[in-house]
Amino acid sequence: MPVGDVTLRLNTALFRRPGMSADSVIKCSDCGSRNIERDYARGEVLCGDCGLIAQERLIDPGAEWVNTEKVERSRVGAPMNLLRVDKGLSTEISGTNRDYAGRVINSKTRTQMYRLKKWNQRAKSHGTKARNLEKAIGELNRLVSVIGLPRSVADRAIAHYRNVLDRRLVAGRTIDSVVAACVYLANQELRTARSLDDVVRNSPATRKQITKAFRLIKQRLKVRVSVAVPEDYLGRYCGLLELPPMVLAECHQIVDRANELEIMHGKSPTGMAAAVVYIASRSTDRLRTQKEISDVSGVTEVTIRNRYKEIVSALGIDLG
DNA sequence: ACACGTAGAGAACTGGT
DNA sequence: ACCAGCACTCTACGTGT
Repeated sequence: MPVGDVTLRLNTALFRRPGMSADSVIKCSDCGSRNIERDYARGEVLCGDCGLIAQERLIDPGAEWVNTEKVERSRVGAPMNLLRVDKGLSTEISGTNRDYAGRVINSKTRTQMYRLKKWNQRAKSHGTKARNLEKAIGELNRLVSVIGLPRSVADRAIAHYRNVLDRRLVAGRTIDSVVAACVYLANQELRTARSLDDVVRNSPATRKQITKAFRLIKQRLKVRVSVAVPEDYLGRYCGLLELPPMVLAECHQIVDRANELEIMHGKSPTGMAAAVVYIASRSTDRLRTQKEISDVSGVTEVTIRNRYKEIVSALGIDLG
């Protein structure tokens, strides 16, 4: 029996479970909205109102147009997922002794299944490269999730990691540090406003390891990222502090004026952004304390104080 | 509880060797 | 690769409102 045949049958038989259908999610578990969207390209079911991702690795019930052979135009699995070693396209064989409908599988079939599972596993993680990638992707998924970065950043980061692995740049460095560097790089490229501190805090690798790997990867992969500016962080900080759009607008005005006077050269963009949010929150009577802003930004109160004093005196702002 | 100011420590960058 | 010098940010205080 050709291997492709086995894959097809196992996929269609073992993935399905009793009562499961593509339309099983009809209400958002978070906000209760019925405005549910299905994004088959990304394999996600998400709420059209609050954006909550309700289900990942959605199986597309539509025709499988990639498979253009006349034999069978049906779906053969979940959409591609770069976050998995095999890009999500391989077969997983369950270890239980029951089939999709809960019926007990007879011993002969079970023995056959066991052998298939064993070979499937061996075929999946062959070689040190695949094992390295497997470990890296696990860590990458964890890191991206604790930092709260979107899927797009994870996709980008893993693409970088595969590249780095292909160029044999991981050798001599810890997987964790290279993963952290890739995540940080993707974050910078996509301007998702996480500071190096956010990455360092949540990675098992040391700051030194991460920055070293980061510089190397950026250079070798020839990735060009523009330097972080305070504007990148304003939206995120205001959002976390539940400040209305008018405060954000005020922040941007202050930053624009400060940029004109060039008073922030050499200062950290996060410190600047945190200070600007503080000033804007005060001037618009939506006060957030230095402590609150420090907590969401990771910038200390002292730095917020120093920056905000500088900005206020340079721009002649009167906070009363 | 919050804001403010200060001192010393530490991390990061730069330029020199 | 190491070092010194530098500007910046941090921790840990005490003080003021």
